[in-house]
Amino acid sequence: MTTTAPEPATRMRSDERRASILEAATAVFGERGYVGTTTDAVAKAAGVSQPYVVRMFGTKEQLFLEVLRRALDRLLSTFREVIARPRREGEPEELTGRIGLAYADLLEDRGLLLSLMQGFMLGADPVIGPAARAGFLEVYRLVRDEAGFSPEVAEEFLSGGMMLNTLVAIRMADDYETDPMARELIEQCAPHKVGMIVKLAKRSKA
Amino acid sequence: MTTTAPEPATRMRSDERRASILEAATAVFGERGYVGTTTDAVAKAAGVSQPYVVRMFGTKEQLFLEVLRRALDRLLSTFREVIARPRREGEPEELTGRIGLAYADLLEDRGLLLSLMQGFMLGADPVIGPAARAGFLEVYRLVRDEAGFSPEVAEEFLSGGMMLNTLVAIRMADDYETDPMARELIEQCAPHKVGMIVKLAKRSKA
DNA sequence: GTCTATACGGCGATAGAC
DNA sequence: GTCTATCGCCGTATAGAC
Repeated sequence: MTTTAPEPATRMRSDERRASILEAATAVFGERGYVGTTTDAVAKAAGVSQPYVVRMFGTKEQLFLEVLRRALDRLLSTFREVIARPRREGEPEELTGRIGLAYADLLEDRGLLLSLMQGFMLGADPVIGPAARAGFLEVYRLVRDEAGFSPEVAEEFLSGGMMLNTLVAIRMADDYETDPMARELIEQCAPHKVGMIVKLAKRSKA
Repeated sequence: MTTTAPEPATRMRSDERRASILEAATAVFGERGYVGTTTDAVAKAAGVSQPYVVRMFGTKEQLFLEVLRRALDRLLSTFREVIARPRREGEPEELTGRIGLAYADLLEDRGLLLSLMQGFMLGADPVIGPAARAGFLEVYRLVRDEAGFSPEVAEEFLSGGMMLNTLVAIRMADDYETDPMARELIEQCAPHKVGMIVKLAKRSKA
């Protein structure tokens, strides 16, 4: 995680700054979870001061809610794009496969899927819990109604997604080279994305 | 969550006290996550003083590691028991189905599956991360070698488990009566366990 | 738009009595 | 075996200058 020191940040338009803080926050929340993330760590990652982060978003809770909203919006629009466009060369026949690939591609967006997953773990929180449930149901509704998946297919699809999230969160790729079981598991869960997952693991070790 | 006041706890043998604190800790960690849990909340749930919890387990981190170990041991022994014994009346034909049911039954053990899941989310933690990965791989190894599942079946099985964990963590059952989508999703993911999941949700609302 | 300084509360851990 | 008291750190949030 980038933890560069906050040298007097060059002036930026408020909305640009907002966007860059949100991006940094997504990475940090994804890695450390909601409670484990300090507003100071977000600030450092974004290259601004801690009070400025709070000033801009009100509270840490509000910041996390915005991170969730942004992550969800990107997920939903990515899915919709795949549904709308014709199948490309080399892509799987089935829509499940194509959306599945698009989902895994979202891993490249630092902390995006992990932040969502961290949100899912906060069901007991009186504020974040309801937002997380609503978000999850937005995704379910999309794959049911817009992608046209049956309940069975939708369940299978989402299960695979939760599995992928879990493997990334637990950093299973750290054991990819040393443990054959870890390797088999990763290759089974994300056959087309092994290279990327292992690369991401190495990136975050540094 | 039980948050009874710590009236001068009646004297207990050290190992009994240990067990009851571990049980309480499992419930609290499962609900609030590792970072979100205070040793004081665990102490209150167990009916002892906060320093006593720390005294007995050394650090909060050690306590969580013991919670994980205990949860994992119960999970593994439950699976082994199902594998060893003959199929009972009314159970599914397939071993996947029987182990799946046993897995869902573990939900009754307060916070057990959730604590594991909370551990899985801590892959970036230098101490808990490795323990969580090793634990996950113990489960994978069991379903592969002892249950005899193929990589494909094992992956499917574990994916279903991660999905169930996620639905419980996010408290999807809170929306069971009010949102038809939530209802459909829960019924699809845990067809035999809907009653239990909804009951657990009501229990934790109180 | 962005920072420095700081108040304030909470939490993990230690000391030590009973 | 268990408690009370308490220390010291850290993290969020506020005040206010530039």
